[in-house]
Amino acid sequence: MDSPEVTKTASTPSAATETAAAASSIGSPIVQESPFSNYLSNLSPIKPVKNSRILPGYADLSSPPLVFTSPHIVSKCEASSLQRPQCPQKSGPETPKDNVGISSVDVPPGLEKCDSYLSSKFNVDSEKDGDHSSYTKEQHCSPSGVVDEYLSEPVDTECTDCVHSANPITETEPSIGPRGLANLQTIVLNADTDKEAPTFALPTSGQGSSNCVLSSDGLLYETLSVQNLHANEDYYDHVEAGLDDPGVSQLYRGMSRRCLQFEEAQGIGQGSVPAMNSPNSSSDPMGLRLPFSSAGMENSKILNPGIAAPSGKRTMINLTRGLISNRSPNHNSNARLSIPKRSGIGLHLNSIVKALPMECNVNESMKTHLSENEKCSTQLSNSVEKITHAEEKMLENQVVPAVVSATSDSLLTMKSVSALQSLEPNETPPKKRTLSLEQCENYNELNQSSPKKRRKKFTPDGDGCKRCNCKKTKCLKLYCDCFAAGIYCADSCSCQGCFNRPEHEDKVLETRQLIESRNPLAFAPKIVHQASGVPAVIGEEVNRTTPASARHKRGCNCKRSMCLKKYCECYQSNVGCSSGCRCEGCKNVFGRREDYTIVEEIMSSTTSKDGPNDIADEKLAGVDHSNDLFHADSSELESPAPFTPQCQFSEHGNDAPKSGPFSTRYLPSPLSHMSTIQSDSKTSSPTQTGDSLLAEIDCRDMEFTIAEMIGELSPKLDPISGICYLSPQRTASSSAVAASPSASKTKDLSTNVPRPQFEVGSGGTHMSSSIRWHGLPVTPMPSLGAGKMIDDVLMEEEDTTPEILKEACNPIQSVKATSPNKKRISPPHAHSKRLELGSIVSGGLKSGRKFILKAVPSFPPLTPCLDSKATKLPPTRKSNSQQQGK
DNA sequence: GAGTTTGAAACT
DNA sequence: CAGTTTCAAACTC
Repeated sequence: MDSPEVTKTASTPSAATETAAAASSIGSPIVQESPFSNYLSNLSPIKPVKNSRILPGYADLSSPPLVFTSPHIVSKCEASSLQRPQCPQKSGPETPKDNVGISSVDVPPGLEKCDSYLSSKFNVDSEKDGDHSSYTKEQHCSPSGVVDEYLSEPVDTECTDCVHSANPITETEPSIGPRGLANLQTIVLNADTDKEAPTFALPTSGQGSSNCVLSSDGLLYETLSVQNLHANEDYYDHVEAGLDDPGVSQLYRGMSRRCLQFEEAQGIGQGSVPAMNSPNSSSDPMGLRLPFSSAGMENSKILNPGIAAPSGKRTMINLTRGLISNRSPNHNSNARLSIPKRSGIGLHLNSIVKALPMECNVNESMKTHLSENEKCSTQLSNSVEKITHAEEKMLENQVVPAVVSATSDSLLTMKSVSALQSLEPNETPPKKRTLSLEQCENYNELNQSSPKKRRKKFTPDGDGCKRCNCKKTKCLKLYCDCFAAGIYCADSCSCQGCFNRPEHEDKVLETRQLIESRNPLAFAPKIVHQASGVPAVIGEEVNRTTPASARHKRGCNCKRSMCLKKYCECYQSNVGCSSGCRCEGCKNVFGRREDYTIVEEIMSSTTSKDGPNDIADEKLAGVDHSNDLFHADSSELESPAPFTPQCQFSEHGNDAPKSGPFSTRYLPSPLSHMSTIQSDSKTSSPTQTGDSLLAEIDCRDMEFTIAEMIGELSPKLDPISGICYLSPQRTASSSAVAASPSASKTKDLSTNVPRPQFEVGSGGTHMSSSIRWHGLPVTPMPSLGAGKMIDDVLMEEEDTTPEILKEACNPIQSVKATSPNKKRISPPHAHSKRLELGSIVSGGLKSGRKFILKAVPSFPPLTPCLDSKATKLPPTRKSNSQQQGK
């Protein structure tokens, strides 16, 4: 906890060792254990972990549903984010050599859910550049399946053992593609597999050791050996360089801020990191400002005692020091600083990126390696490039639905780097360490709050740095962007009576804990990256900047801004709205809610038999069919109704209330149905972010599933099949709606955006329509429909993403786990059970995925989902009523 | 720069 | 859990 001490540790080699020891506690095998070191480790905020294992804390963290419920798989997709021009990419100089091998890990289907699987290795030869960069992809499915866990899981860097071995780019699991699951990419830098060369393995995968741990916070903790540090440093350097580049978006800077205080360290930024930064920080390129670990201080403590500890400043400072120390010759080669990348809430994303660098193991080699760092950096960049290319291919070929949780973000950062390169090779081919757009975005958010150094929100301010202007909250509430971001307010802030300063660290921490106690996710990064190989949601086309994958965890609740103004958190973050949003009349340029998009389709296609609601109309109007999803399938879209049939079940009875309208096979206005669906999706999505994430992750899958479901199912309304199929959906939708406790859901339902429901009976659903759905990349829909579908019916891909998916998918669980958002986790992949529709599986599915509806006993008993639905139904009514009331 | 609007956060 | 209030940012003028 004691940050100051941490600094000590960092500074001294011994400290490094100590830190390593601490890390060992985490799970680093290598860590030296000496009482002293242990002591130090305890003191030092920074825990040296060679191999960060999943911290127990993590498990805990993960466990909490609210925390990252849905692990988003880090998707390469983010690579899509690459788009973000903003993110400065480091280019060239760094690119070069690739001693470091980066491996992208494919996330196994399960992983997708879990998402956090990133295994990456960083093996860098301090002495020599890692000549060998092995580039391997591993897919880990976190067996645990719980995304949260994944998230929470710290990454062990050391585990070279882990999957990645020398094999240069290898994908352990090609499977990703088929499922469309996002592949988690992990960059492995293997210069040479040093003994200590850390590797990231996702523990969750069950494969075993993972070096990287994802914290519930979504932070990726990595333990790096000194060598790694070098690599990281290089990485950061590159990043910084990128920042320096005019081209680099402020966002990027912002990211850097939080993650690293490059400015100070390198002076890239302004370097002034007022309160937060310790004097030392200036020198530290790595200096992080992590006043808080978002998710958990706890986690951080666990994972990174040092970081977590005390005050953000200290931690920041400590980290920086640690880095410095690393560089300093003094560092013991052995000693490692494992700086867990804390994902403080705000930091998450940043943390990822930073984490890598942060996690430097301080080795003497580090010293020597400092020079090497450059090499490493170049190597890394090279490796990254490689990776990115590979990933690009992967992505292109495969849709990676995986959603990246906040933690994933970190992972993403890793990936993103590669992805970015891969994705935007053209744009910034050289920059290897470029961050993905998503990352950037995330950073932005995070940065926004980041106080001094770079809060870089992308604000109109030239800097993009934002500063708070709190007057009454003393900057101790989430109203304060700085506080919310887990950073101290900067001098530049205009806040009054600010307590969010290092001097009030205690108070800040206390407050923070209180808030977290109420809402564990309060400080979690708001934006989750979904793996998006796929163009995410409808809006994505529009999304220029944001990777489709990125989504706001909680979603927005905009009523009047149409999600076209910064009032909208989604929009502000440059991310599209998702099923988790309860916005009305969403026109988010970065991606409208699935529901809306769906609605649009419906509207367009059907031309609204029933006059869509005004809102709906507006939405429709707003939505251009050209947009994304529909575009793709424009022809299909036109087709009358993409309606999915709803099954009318006994469950309906449950649903009935809601469904009242729903009950009708076709809702008078499809839109209304749609709305319901959306709501469902939203509602259904377990509030837990993780879940939601999962749901999102699977969006495509969902699409497919839905399409399949619809197409196949609808036609097959057979009592049996039909029931099964439908029941789940309907129930899901209806139930979901009803179930969705969140008022927001109700809002959604009631209102403005009516969403079409799928009714089986209506028969309206045409195979084609279903197909369309398939085609539709729309995340929302898929999520909705899919989510519902999934929930209700267990749809599994043939591939199986087993447990994780199941878990995630577990409708009940997901549903039960009510995350604040109540997002439903769509187990798109959930494979576990399929009711085979027999032929149902539509070969036509884009993905080629086959979902078998495992017996969804259509009825209540079946899947928890169904049950949940039934149970939930009542609520939906309420919600509806409420909405109506509104 | 002041005032209004907006939606999240906090409170009840 | 839902509704209301408070808050600060975003926006408008």
